[in-house]
Amino acid sequence: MSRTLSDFEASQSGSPAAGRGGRPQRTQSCLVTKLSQLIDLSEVELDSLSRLQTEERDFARDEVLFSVGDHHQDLYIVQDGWLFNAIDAPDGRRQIVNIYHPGDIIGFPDIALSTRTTDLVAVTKGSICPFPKSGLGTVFMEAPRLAALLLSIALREETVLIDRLRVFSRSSAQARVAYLFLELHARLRSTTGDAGNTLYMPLNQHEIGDSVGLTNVSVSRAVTALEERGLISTASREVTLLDMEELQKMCDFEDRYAQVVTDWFP
Amino acid sequence: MSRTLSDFEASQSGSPAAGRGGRPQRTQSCLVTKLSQLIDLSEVELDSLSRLQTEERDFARDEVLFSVGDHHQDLYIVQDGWLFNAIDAPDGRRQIVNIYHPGDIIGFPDIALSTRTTDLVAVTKGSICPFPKSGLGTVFMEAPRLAALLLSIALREETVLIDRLRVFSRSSAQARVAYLFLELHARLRSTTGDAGNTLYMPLNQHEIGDSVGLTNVSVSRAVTALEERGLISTASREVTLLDMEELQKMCDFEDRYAQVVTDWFP
DNA sequence: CGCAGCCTTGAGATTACTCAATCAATGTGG
DNA sequence: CCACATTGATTGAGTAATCTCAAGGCTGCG
Repeated sequence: MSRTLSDFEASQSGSPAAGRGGRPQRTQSCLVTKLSQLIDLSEVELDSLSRLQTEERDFARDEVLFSVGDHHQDLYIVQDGWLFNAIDAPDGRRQIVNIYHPGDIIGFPDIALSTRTTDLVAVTKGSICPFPKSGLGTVFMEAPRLAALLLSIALREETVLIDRLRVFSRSSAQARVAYLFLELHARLRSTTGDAGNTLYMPLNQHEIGDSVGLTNVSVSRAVTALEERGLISTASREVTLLDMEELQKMCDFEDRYAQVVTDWFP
Repeated sequence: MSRTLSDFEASQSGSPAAGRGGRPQRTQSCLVTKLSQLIDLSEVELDSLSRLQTEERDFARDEVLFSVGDHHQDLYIVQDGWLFNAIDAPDGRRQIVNIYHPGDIIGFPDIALSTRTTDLVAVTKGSICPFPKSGLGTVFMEAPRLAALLLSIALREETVLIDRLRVFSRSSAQARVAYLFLELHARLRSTTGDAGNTLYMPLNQHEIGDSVGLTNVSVSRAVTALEERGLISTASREVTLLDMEELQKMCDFEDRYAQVVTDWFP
């Protein structure tokens, strides 16, 4: 049921073309799609990226793709599906660090360390594109503007973490939950371009609690309270944000996904 | 104009007081000092950095060096003194995001955005070296290995933030305070090389609370409890870590400052 | 000596947690 | 198509932790 990355990497190095359930090779790598949204890529840059292209990998719902302590060779770009990475605390609780959607880069912070610092778990089925860590060196040599873009992406992630640190260390349960919904909404909108206020929410309340540092019980009460205040409404696997202004106010939310500044790029 | 590695080494060994107390040679950029601790710099790289050198700036205790919303042109490298950056919450409380010591880079996450996301406040008097944001582009063009190092530093910062998110969203007051002391200890040790277990602590308990998401009252109680348990002892402006093992266990601390992996560097 | 900033301590209020039971939704097999 | 199992969500009651408000003590400095 749950396969680890080590299995995957072993099978990859053994017979690269024999990935099970492998989809047809895309003519365009996931990373190119991702980065093209942010800057226009030159021929040289496209060429540099295309050489890093690796076969994509499918994953099943609830699959654990890697675990804390695993040695790693790759970054991943999400092609399809939702995933999150998490750390288990000694007391049995769990902190969900980041929730990933199509277009997101997974495992960036780990490349400065020798082993994984989080588990990667699939929320839905989907697929990811591996991107060899060693290929980063090539990008830095051949495509400095791409390298700068990667730094920008890492720095934006950091800003988001700072925002979250502020919210989660001080705010009420309702504000934390509101923040999570707003952040997911902003991220999904930035990648899908969808402007609606309803978002798909495959996480259950226990997982929401793991994300924002609450128990499932407290999440339930917070969601109910937000509904009663008329700020959100929930369906089976969906959340609708009814009063964006009030929601943003109550958790001091700022959208960091709207822009990436490139003025200092080479 | 161009500085050689031997010049560099000579100036290093020639000014033994170049650590915390004294002021290093002005001819030596702060950033070179910082980065040299992590990798050996080539002549080209030193040359690329030396052109970015700007005059350093002194600051006074409690001075606010920049504020949320300011437009920015520079990163800063701390030359001397302690600072922190913080965000004021609408309810009047404050979140201290990061505490900076000599050798640290300030303002990195902001360069992906157009304005500052935090205030920068001096804890003690000291000085910083501005490093023009536009110079980053040059580094990415001319010195890809330096660029990769900068990315690594940003990614390490991100890992530290993830650790903190985990601790501050779930742990008890005692664990939060213990974590702060351990992190400061690890950082100071990594830059000064000091192996002692006593650390200088210019922050008052209100500021400690702003760092870890507690009130000054709770900080006082947590510190007292840690002392009664024999885990730490405090003097006027100093904290001594008496039982590192137990402290690390209670807050699940990991030292991220011990290593930077460079195996993928160009 | 007296002031100001900081730390400590107490008591009650608030908030989220734990434990436990129940309800609702979803999926499965007969 | 329905009975049943499973998972997830809700609700209640009591507990534990931190917060707020407030008073008092300590320390360094003019």
